[in-house]
Amino acid sequence: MHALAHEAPLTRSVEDYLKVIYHLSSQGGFAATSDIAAMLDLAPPSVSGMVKRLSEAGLIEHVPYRGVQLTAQGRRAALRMIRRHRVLETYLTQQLGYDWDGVHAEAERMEHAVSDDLIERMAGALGDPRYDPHGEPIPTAALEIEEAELVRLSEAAVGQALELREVATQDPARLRYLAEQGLTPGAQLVVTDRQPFNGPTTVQLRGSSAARVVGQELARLLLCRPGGGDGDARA
Amino acid sequence: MHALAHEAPLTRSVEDYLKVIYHLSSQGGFAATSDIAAMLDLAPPSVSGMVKRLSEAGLIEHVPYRGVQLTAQGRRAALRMIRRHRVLETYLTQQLGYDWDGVHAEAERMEHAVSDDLIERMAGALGDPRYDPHGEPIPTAALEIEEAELVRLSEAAVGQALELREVATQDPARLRYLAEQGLTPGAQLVVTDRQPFNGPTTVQLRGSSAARVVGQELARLLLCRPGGGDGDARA
DNA sequence: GTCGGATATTAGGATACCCTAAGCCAGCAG
DNA sequence: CTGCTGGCTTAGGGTATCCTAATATCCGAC
Ligand SMILES: [Mn+2]
Ligand SMILES: [Mn+2]
Ligand SMILES: [Mn+2]
Ligand SMILES: [Mn+2]
Repeated sequence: MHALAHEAPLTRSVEDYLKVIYHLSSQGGFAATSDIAAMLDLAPPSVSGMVKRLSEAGLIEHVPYRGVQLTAQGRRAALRMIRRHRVLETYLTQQLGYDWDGVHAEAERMEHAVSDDLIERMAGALGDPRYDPHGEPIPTAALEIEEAELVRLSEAAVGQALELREVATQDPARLRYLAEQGLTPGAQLVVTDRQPFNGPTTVQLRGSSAARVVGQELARLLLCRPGGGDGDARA
Repeated sequence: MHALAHEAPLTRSVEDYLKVIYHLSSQGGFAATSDIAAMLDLAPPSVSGMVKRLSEAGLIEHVPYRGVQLTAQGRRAALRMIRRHRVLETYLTQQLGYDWDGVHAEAERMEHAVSDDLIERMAGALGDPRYDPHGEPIPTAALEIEEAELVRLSEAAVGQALELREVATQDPARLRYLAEQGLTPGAQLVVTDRQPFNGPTTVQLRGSSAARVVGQELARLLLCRPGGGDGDARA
């Protein structure tokens, strides 16, 4: 396969860039310089500079003034980091009592410092979990990742029954609020109302008598699987 | 106490320098540039440069051409890193099945990437251990460290009964060999012979009929407490 | 089809580390 | 008390990453 192998290990910066590019280009398109910069909280010229290094390293493909995409090699590196991040989040939550709103920051640093061996030991101790605490799928050790067809709660039809699968934010304040509302992965919902002009969505939560009114900003973060009739337990 | 506080977080390099300086100057003296360089596998001029930065940051005191010592602030930072390192080694060994010969490298990287919160959670999960897998004392959360009076096996008198307390190396090959020989912290020994001219020390291990012949290089690494009559279990 | 603004890149500079080569100094040998 | 020499520091560079300011490009509005 690989000819000379033994590329230098990636730096922390590079690893974070690759993860961000993965997320920004996962819908098939290009990741724009300014979007990468915003996600990493950097100035756009810093990104231009790194883009040059990453494409020289064969990790991304750069189309000037359009954006970047991962090469196969870059995608592998990104998925490896995503596995690390999500295994760490799951381990810290299940074994060390972290809350789902505080675990991201810890994993964001640790993901660059641990060995593959440690990640596999953690995954093993957890029984090879398939989802992290936010419901995001954990790539396998072979770097395959589940691609689920999920709908945003903000776009689900009124009357629709749903199972909440993923909460797509890492902001601690939002996560804390959602947990208080019982809106965590696995929750069974029925959409009972939606107000116009980007208004709130109202849902009925199974196992709770009270309704929940969710503004569009949060409803966009709640990724659901249609037809959540019976609670199927997720790993 | 501190006036403006909020010093920038220390870098990984700085943290490793401080740990090394702590170890080199723990016997009260100065840590020499060339010794620091050797421990960190760096060229001496690199150390001179870092020494300048560290003393400007108030972490060390530098006497040109003599060496450096930690300030109170530097000592605190060093002990914090040592606590992190040793808690991590203990956690990885006890909770994730690491061997005592492989755990050092993992902890050496992780110690810079985890939060104080995580360290305290790990320590709590272990019941606040006092010693790491090599028998080294773990500083408390308040950064107090036990100073034990230990003798090297290479210097113990023939006939002396000893308890092995610390194995002062992190070399995996030496650690593996010593473990095979049953020479791990807690072992009860009696010195039965020493050959002259830096020759080997022979010990009888309680609970084992065979004697162990230990060359000086290894015997110097085995730090013992005299009078190991009854096995007192260490945390 | 041209213009202007948004977006991207290039230019130029800073910081943190590391290196090799060259120069300096303290203390011991005599 | 004088030099030698090993250890230390300074000089001069290199890489990686970030920044701000200036410039270039693209594209939709007109
Ligand atoms: Mn996360
Ligand atoms: Mn990260
Ligand atoms: Mn260690
Ligand atoms: Mn370290």
